[in-house]
Amino acid sequence: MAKHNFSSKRNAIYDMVCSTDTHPSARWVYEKLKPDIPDLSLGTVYRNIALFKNEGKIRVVCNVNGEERIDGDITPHSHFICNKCGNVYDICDKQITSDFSSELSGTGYIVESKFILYYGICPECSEKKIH
Amino acid sequence: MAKHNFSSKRNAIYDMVCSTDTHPSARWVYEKLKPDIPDLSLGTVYRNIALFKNEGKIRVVCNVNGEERIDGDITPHSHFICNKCGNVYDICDKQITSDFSSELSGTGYIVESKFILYYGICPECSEKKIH
DNA sequence: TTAAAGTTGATAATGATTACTGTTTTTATT
DNA sequence: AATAAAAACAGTAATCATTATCAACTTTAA
Repeated sequence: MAKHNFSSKRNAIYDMVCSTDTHPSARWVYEKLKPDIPDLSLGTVYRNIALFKNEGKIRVVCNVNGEERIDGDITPHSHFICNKCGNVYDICDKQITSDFSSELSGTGYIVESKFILYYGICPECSEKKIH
Repeated sequence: MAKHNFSSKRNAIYDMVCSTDTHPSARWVYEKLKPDIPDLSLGTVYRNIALFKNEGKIRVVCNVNGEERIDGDITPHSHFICNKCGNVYDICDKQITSDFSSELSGTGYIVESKFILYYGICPECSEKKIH
């Protein structure tokens, strides 16, 4: 892996990803940072997110309406995606442990990561009862 | 839901999706059918796949290299996605049952579907040992 | 300080998916 | 069968997320 220089924008992008529980898209991160960093470019956000992925510092959760959603929390946990509003929520799920590698042992598949996704209607949307 | 007329192309698309275990992309289905149906258009494949999704006749499995992969088998089962070749495999997994609705009961989340995805290296790719 | 290496903004390019439009096919009704 | 309304289609253009390019700017190590 290549060596990286210090970059204040890279730090700001990583901090933004880690300090939210919205499981943001690249564009969301860009729009949140833009007011404070007016010369930030969307390409820089994409470039650095790709970097974090390669380094294993963040993970991809899912794709909602064509947008990739990421998570700065790489500890084992599941996610709930609302079919109405598209919000992504953390689910503390005992089914996921770091020891998933044994689950497919003997099958020839080498498991590197495991994801559990629930899809449905989130509490907010079911209260609204918009049909 | 709107009423649909008979369409031989729609039938061919659905049959192709159901008769393969490759978890195909829209383009894959198009390229498989094109030799036999020379006047088939890619837009028609996308349009009908969207229809099948709305009807619940197929499901979306994941997104590999920017391409959505679908499955004509909607019975509960998990999937393994190879990080090298991008192939998607069926996993018969006892963790998934049709009764996942109770798992998040009392949390306010209404679960409509549940997916387990394993990512790693498939048997073929680990044999090849290409670095 | 300086030069090599890394980073960036702006912009163009790519590629999957969707929208549009005039034509063709299907269906329901004579 | 003839026909008119509805649905489906091919072909193409448009959209939109993401990636690539490149000249200018920063960081680093000496």
